[in-house]
Amino acid sequence: MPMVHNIRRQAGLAELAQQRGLRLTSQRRLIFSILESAPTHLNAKQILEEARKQDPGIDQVTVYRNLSVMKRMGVIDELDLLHLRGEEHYYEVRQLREHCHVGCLSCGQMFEFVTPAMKAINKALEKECNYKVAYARIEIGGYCAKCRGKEEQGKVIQKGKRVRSLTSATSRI
Amino acid sequence: MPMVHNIRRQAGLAELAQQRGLRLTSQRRLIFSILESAPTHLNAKQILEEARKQDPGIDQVTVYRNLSVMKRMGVIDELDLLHLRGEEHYYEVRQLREHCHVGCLSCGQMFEFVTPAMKAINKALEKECNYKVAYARIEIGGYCAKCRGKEEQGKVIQKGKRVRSLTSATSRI
DNA sequence: TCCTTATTGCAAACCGTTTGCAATAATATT
DNA sequence: AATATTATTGCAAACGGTTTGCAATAAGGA
Ligand SMILES: [Mn+2]
Ligand SMILES: [Mn+2]
Ligand SMILES: [Zn+2]
Ligand SMILES: [Zn+2]
Repeated sequence: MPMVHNIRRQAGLAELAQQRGLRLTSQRRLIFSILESAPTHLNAKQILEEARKQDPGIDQVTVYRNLSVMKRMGVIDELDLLHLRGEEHYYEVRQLREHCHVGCLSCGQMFEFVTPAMKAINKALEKECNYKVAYARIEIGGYCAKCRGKEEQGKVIQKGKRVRSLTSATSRI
Repeated sequence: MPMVHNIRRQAGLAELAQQRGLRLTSQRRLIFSILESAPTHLNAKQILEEARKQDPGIDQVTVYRNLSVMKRMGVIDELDLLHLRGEEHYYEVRQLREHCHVGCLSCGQMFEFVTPAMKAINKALEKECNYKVAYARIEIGGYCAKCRGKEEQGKVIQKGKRVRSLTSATSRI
């Protein structure tokens, strides 16, 4: 259940970091590589677990600190996923193609979705408010076709621009 | 700096709660009235402070528990405001007119914004994914005209559908 | 008015994240 | 290559927002 990550940015995180004068420690490289090859959005704990497979000595503060600098650099995005999975934050390498995150309030299934309407919001803001958008976080909760039950079962479910299913997690709301 | 609250829902929170069999305690009424007359998005602590002006004995758990049931009822929405203000959550009575929350990454100023493009996202999701949207949280970070500095000063800043300024808070990102 | 049970207040726990600090290691300088 | 500089790390402890356990209270139905 991979993310929409196929559309990759030119430079890797390591290069970007080095350009800004950050030191390339082994821990940093490791965290970068985990984020860049993540099949789904990861939270800090998951990143730590993954990192410890290769470097058992790595500490969670190192994860947090690196997430923090990368956030500040604008090369990764922090997601709440509507707090459907929990109170923690999730991270993904910033994508060239903007996408929203959609989750089913009933089964917890999450997926990414792309539509031109997203860009339209930014355009409207820039035109009507003279506001320069840097980043838009669009998180949507609703009910998937399956969960809406029997009366919908006959309908054809078009795939449309629905990108990929990501998870089915324990729902909370 | 009021919220877009002028567009009010038919029934008040108290009625809605009673309809669902919730007991109307004095504390609950108080919290409801605070939310309904809030001039801006409030976090739990602010709601508590406000409530204690009228009922000094009220406890924060009561605030949290009531926010929780109202969230579950879908009559209030929980906002992160991109965590520009802090890690806490902010709350507002659910509005009939969907709006996004936009914040300046430089000065922290937040405002609400309405555009038809928001509905377009929901429509696209429903059509292309057979997905029934219950709630969309759109939070946008960027740079306001003022903060973008001198080269923009000559330009006329249209008000557009920019609804209202809400706060200028200490920025974090 | 009594009964049932949802709701409250208090206290403590919880959990994700941050901070202080000394030890370590990446880069710049020689 | 050796050294100096200082960013980065790991450990431990703190932090802050939120949740939980439990006994006392009070709302709403009988
Ligand atoms: Mn994503
Ligand atoms: Mn959040
Ligand atoms: Zn579902
Ligand atoms: Zn600004």
